[in-house]
Amino acid sequence: MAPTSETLTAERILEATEEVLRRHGPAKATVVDVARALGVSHGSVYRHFRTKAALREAVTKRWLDRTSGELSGIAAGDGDPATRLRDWLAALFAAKRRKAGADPELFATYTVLTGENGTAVGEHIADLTAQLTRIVRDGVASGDFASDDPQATARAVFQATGRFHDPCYAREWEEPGAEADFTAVVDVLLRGLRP
Amino acid sequence: MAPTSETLTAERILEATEEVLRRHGPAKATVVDVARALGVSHGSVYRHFRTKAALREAVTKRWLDRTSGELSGIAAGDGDPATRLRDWLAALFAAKRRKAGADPELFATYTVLTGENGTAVGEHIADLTAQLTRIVRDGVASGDFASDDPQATARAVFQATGRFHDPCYAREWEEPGAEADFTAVVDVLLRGLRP
DNA sequence: CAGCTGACAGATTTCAATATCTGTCATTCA
DNA sequence: TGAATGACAGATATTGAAATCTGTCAGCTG
Repeated sequence: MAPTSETLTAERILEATEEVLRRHGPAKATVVDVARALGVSHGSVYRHFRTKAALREAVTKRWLDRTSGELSGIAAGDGDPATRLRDWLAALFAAKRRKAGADPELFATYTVLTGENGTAVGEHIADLTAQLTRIVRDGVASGDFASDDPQATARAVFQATGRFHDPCYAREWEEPGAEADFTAVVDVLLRGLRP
Repeated sequence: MAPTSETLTAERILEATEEVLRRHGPAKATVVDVARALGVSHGSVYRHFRTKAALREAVTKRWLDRTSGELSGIAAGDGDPATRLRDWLAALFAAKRRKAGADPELFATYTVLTGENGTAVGEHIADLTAQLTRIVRDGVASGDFASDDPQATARAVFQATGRFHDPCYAREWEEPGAEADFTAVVDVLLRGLRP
């Protein structure tokens, strides 16, 4: 790639890294590749990220944060909590399924990255669970839900729907019954939240 | 191994294969190893199993059937359906966690084998879901549960508890909060089954 | 002087030659 | 005669030498 004259920022390195990961996949994407794509020496990349692992973690975090952002709007809404919970879970499922279906290789790449970075994933899950907790709390306040520990309940809802957002089930998201399975699980969960 | 004088049966081959898998792991266990362990030529093994894949599938099926058997007693019981459902799920979780904790390498071996054999796993899941369906049906009959499609409900319960029996979550079964997480999910599900 | 370079040591990956394995089958053995 | 053998072809796995990569740092450059 032609050396760009703009100053080298962490942001530009992250963008180039995403591109390299998209092109070469997680196994063959090297720091040297990233530097080459930016037209700089690989030593310069190490000025912004202490290690290759740190660089990959930063890319992972960016990607996960984008997903969280897509959902936060629904969680912060002010409609009927039951509908909001259902919409939120459906949006999470739809987003994951769309990404996995649209570009399976890229999705596989990010699945590898998330596997490497327990910490970033843990924070992402904490973030999503916090969004769910907000919905559950609103529901308890309005009398739509019963729960003596909204945080634990939110966690349970998140874990119970794992099959519809955890990458390890990605293969099954395109199968015929997936939508019906999702509805069946969410129906039982919503009934279980009634006072 | 010393050549045993007994006649060579599929059963003896399966036992030897399990032993070889236990010793060498899934990647390095070969048909030649199995034949050596039995003191026969590898051609003899091919008289009983058409391919290496068929042999591994038979071993997988045996292992999965053993797990199903452990649970069928609970499903066939005649106590309170809600308790039975809780006990059945707890027994499944306990069995999986015990196997994964007692011999992680062997568990990893069988995780690889199940990954290879979608068919055997599918049948195993169908078997477990049938056991669950029986409990749900009993509950509907006795008025303890509400469901207009016990089979779909059983499937939903099985999928919602995936985190506590699916091998891809094995790492997390030993973490401190696992038991509490399990209880929280099962509580919501059982509440969701009430009429 | 702040930011970048490129040479370097040790770790990791690639690649091609070599060895082993899978699955078949004509032959042997009891 | 029916079960077992072992040699064989093609596929797969192992190995070790060569190439590449990671992470550091002394020195260059604008």
